[in-house]
Amino acid sequence: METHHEPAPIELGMLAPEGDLPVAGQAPRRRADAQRNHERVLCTARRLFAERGPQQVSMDLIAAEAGVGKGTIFRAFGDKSGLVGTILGDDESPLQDALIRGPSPLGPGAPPLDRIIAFGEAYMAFLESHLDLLLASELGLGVRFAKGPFQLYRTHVSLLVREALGDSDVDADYTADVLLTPLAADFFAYQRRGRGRSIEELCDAYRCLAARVLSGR
Amino acid sequence: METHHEPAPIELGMLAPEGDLPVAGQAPRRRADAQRNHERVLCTARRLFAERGPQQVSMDLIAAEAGVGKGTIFRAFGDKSGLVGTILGDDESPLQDALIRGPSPLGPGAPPLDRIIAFGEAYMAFLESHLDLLLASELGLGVRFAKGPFQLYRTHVSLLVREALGDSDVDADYTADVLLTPLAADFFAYQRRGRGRSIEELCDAYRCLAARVLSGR
DNA sequence: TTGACTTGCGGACCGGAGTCCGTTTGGTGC
DNA sequence: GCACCAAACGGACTCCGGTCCGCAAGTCAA
Repeated sequence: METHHEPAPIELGMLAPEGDLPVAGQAPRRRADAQRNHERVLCTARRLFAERGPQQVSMDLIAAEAGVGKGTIFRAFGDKSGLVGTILGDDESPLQDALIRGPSPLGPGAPPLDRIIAFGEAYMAFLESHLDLLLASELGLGVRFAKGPFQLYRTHVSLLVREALGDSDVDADYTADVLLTPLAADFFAYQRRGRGRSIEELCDAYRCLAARVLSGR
Repeated sequence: METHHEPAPIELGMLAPEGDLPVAGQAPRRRADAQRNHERVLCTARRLFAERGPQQVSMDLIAAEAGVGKGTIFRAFGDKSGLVGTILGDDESPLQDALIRGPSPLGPGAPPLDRIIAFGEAYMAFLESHLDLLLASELGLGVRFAKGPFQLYRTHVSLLVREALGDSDVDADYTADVLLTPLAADFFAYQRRGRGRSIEELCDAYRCLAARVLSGR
């Protein structure tokens, strides 16, 4: 796995192809101890999050267990949601890859509605398995929308919406945002836990929703 | 103005018609000093929130300015979002009233799609004027869905969706939830501030969305 | 090696939310 | 008026996320 970002904290872009150096030329190289700490923290955090849930794990605890100072974690990941986001990012990239290069209907080739539905279902599977982490990574208000992965999904769905609706005068960007909200962690958590919906129900409902929303006009 | 709730904190139901006593019979009466403090806090908080925005106002500051102890505020309102919610609740009740008893198309009488659109537009006006408070009241993750006012809106829209779709096998509750998400504070804030959309654009887009989502089948 | 330079370290520190509990005070029956 | 008691008070305290900055350690040129 490529490790990300060096200078300022706050990252998890995912959009950049690979490598972890800014442009070309001479790489700013990352110091050996930094690299080691980065991995230690990530590994410790993964374990603790899995053991007791992200809400129950304080940054102090992660620092102590990983044997590093608190400042080190914050320099490397910006803040708690950055740390969670980095962990999520690793698990999320196969999906992102499948969207771009994978087989139909998730990848290119299928009609847009089918692709949107395939994406919705695939993402819901991801939601189901990473719900607590996702909830923890969206702590800030409205911050979700500014996050790296969201941009990719937004672009993806927006393109598909445009393709599906042709040159209708429907607002494609807005439609894409609306189609993404049922895939937001808090919405999904409410449906699953608050209202006791099953994943099958939610997939059905999403399929039906997408079809109606994209019914040309 | 009627003041709400007494025993436990956490309230802002708004659903109960009036008065602030549970049922009938002997009211548990609220002590005079409690009543006075309640009003002082509310009044001070309103002022400070308006002056510098809810994010910039700490509970300590409110307590100090209102001349009460911090514990007093937390006992009365549960937590910061409860305090914000109470303030919002006061401003929100005219809208809630209009939904139930007001003139068409907001109130009863108009076709369901028209009523949903009217609600959307009215609520967006409220969003526009109370955005920072609303953002502050949704701090917890997914807590929004559990909040008092949301239940009312959910029921309202859900009923209208059912009416609009007749006995189609579309999931009305889910559809209602989806129609409510563009009215969530974070979504709205993202559109307005992050993407620079105007209220008119958002109203248009919402109208169009509602029409497509409710296009019978 | 060694020295100069720079990157990264880490824990003391800060501010804010929310809790706890000993103390005060308003209501009520006498 | 007085005594009693529950309701309410309020500020010290805890916990946690996040910052700061003096210091240690890695890197590189000579």
